[in-house]
Amino acid sequence: MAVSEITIGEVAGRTGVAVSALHFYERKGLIRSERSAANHRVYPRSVIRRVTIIRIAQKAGVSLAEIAEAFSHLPKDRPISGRDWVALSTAWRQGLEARIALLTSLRDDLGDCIGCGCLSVENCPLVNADDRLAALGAGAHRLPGTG
Amino acid sequence: MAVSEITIGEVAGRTGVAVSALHFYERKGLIRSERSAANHRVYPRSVIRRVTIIRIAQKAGVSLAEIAEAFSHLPKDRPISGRDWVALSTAWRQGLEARIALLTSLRDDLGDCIGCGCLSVENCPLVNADDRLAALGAGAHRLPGTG
DNA sequence: CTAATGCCTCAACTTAAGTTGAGGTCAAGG
DNA sequence: CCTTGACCTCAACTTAAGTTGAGGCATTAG
Repeated sequence: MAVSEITIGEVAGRTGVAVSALHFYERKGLIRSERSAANHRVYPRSVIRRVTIIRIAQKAGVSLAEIAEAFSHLPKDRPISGRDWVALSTAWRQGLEARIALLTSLRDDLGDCIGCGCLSVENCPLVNADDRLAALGAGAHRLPGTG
Repeated sequence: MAVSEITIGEVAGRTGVAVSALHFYERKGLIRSERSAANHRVYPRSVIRRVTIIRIAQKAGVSLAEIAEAFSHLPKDRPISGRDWVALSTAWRQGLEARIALLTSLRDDLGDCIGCGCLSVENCPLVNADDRLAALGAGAHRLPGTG
């Protein structure tokens, strides 16, 4: 293995991401690897930055699918550059801002409603916050046309 | 069925929650029902408030398990009172504040790091945000050394 | 009488992001 | 020579919050 290349164990150690998760990211197309003679994965050091970026994006609420989508617009087979990072993080920061704004308005409504206790379907902003909070909706949803 | 009692379809209609979700909440112990002669679920009107509260808590990031836990401290078999709501929402609002604080500091770090692009495992606040935030516990905190 | 609703139960399926385990290879160390 | 450790593959399992479907009552409309 060339000096500048590292094993999956080293990537795991440096990034704090489990080997099984790195396998998983590879299956999802988020990272790529070469193979050694013994069929072991071999990575360029730049994969550490890539994995680091993945984790930061996840913290910001970006799904792996979205991260993969963002990565797909980058020239692959070269490390993620500072300029790439500016573009990625700028886009993700906007999503993060939006999430913060949603939660903040929910918090404010909650503050307003704690005293009133109405929880009226017609009047309560908290109850009707749905439109504004729609983006947050969690839960299992079958994709239309998937069944 | 007594005047003040309603069917599961009415609960679903009033709250916007699917019948299947109401079944699910019942299995999880979040709501309870009586049965009619035809073995249909029959609810007191107060279940609407209960379900409304469940949805608000979920929006605030509270899991169903945590909601069930909170409900378990309430006298059951009587509607959730205004005073109960104050207690519940106050507790949940704190968790919400904490989530907002986490996302906000992440956003700030992201803003700081967009220009630098270091993503260094040793130095970058963004990369290390996890450990520091985890140690802080709930509540709003300014990260030391993040300015 | 028959069809359409509305409801019932129970089991299986969905998504996301991984983890866990079984079974196998390969190189180094004692 | 044998074991340990790091790695490999592939399949199955995990959690959360439901959804979907099959098969079956009961009430109501036509």
